[in-house]
Amino acid sequence: MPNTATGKYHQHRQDAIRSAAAVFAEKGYHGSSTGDIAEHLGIKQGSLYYYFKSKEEALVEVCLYAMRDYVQQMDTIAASEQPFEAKLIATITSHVSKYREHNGALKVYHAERLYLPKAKREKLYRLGSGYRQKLEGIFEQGVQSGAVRETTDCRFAAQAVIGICNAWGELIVRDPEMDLFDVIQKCTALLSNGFINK
Amino acid sequence: MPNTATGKYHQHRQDAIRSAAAVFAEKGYHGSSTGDIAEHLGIKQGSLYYYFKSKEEALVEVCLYAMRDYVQQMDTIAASEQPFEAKLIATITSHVSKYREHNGALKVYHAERLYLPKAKREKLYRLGSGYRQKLEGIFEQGVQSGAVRETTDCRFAAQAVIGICNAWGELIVRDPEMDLFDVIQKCTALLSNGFINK
DNA sequence: TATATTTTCAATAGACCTATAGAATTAGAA
DNA sequence: TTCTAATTCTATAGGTCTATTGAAAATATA
Repeated sequence: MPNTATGKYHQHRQDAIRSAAAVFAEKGYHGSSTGDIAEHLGIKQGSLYYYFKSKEEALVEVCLYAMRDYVQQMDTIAASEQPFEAKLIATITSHVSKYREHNGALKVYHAERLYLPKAKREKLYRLGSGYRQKLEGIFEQGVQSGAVRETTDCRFAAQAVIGICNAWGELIVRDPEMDLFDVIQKCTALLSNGFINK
Repeated sequence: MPNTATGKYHQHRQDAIRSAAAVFAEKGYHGSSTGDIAEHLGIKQGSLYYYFKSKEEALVEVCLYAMRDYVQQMDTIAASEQPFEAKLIATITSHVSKYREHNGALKVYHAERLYLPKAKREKLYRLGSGYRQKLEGIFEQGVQSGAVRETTDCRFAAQAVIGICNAWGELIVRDPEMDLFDVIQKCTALLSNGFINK
């Protein structure tokens, strides 16, 4: 039986989650075996069940691991007193950067969460949905302050920002050469002004 | 032995590809069994091997099925004589609409192609890369004609358009209520002018 | 050092999955 | 109808995978 009181078990379990994230990110959830995860962690397949009661639990933990930081950072940005454009840059920076962190957990969240049973998906859904709503709120404030075009559909806008960040996040994970800040700057320019000359 | 001369075998094989597309789109490649595909098609698991020599071949065929139309439509758009903005709208319309067609094959292409062995992936890579290059060419022309901002990184721009269309394509597949033309119009507005008021 | 607790291991059952082979069925031509 | 080729089926070998169990090793505690 694990000793959940000491921080040591928790620490090792965290390592296991990071290994699961890395393996799932590379091979996908169904494409990874518990043996792959154990190997990445340096233990034997059966020993993994000391930390997770099932492979599915590992996926849940990876998704939560990805979302906690991500959502918390959005809370901070949304609550801050900056003008709209600063908040937009902060959001894009935080989101795109996260793809290089957390062993690809955010990629796993986006690609694999759909395969979880409905009940387990719902907690995650609330997290993601909270994120989008906060971002939506930033756009609404932007409309009120006059920074954002009045005709903007804020729900669409929030989803578009998330979509673009995810798309570039994928590319950034795949190509480690890619310059993060160049991407962030160009995404911001696009979302602010579009491509058309005026 | 199949009769590849008559169109009938080819027709039935096409049905099998469409079934594979639908099943892969729903459960993912590794999450689907050949039994699932066969069931969707209304035959028995073993019979599927009359049409594919392996499950992997089915995935390749689904990806090719997704890409052929998609690429061909881009060829047509790129070769046409329309001004930049019309080409942009046409591209977005074609791309987003495709997510509702072909039984989700385009979604499968994006999500699962990475799991193919390198050799098989390369043919697909050339198709996708050709698409992006054509779109890049449209932006380059746009810069020359003055329609697009001079400072635009056309490679980034092309990838951004593809990324946004894929992100919205996902949402459109998931929510059948969503109004296709509303999405297309808003994506076009975003890519053209961004969100910032001027 | 001796004892208790935590962590890892080896071995395996039981389920499921891919691909094959040969038999049965169906459709089409003669 | 009868024969032939095309299509689908049943059955299964052979493999991989998840999850469990009880023993062994490692670590902490006294």
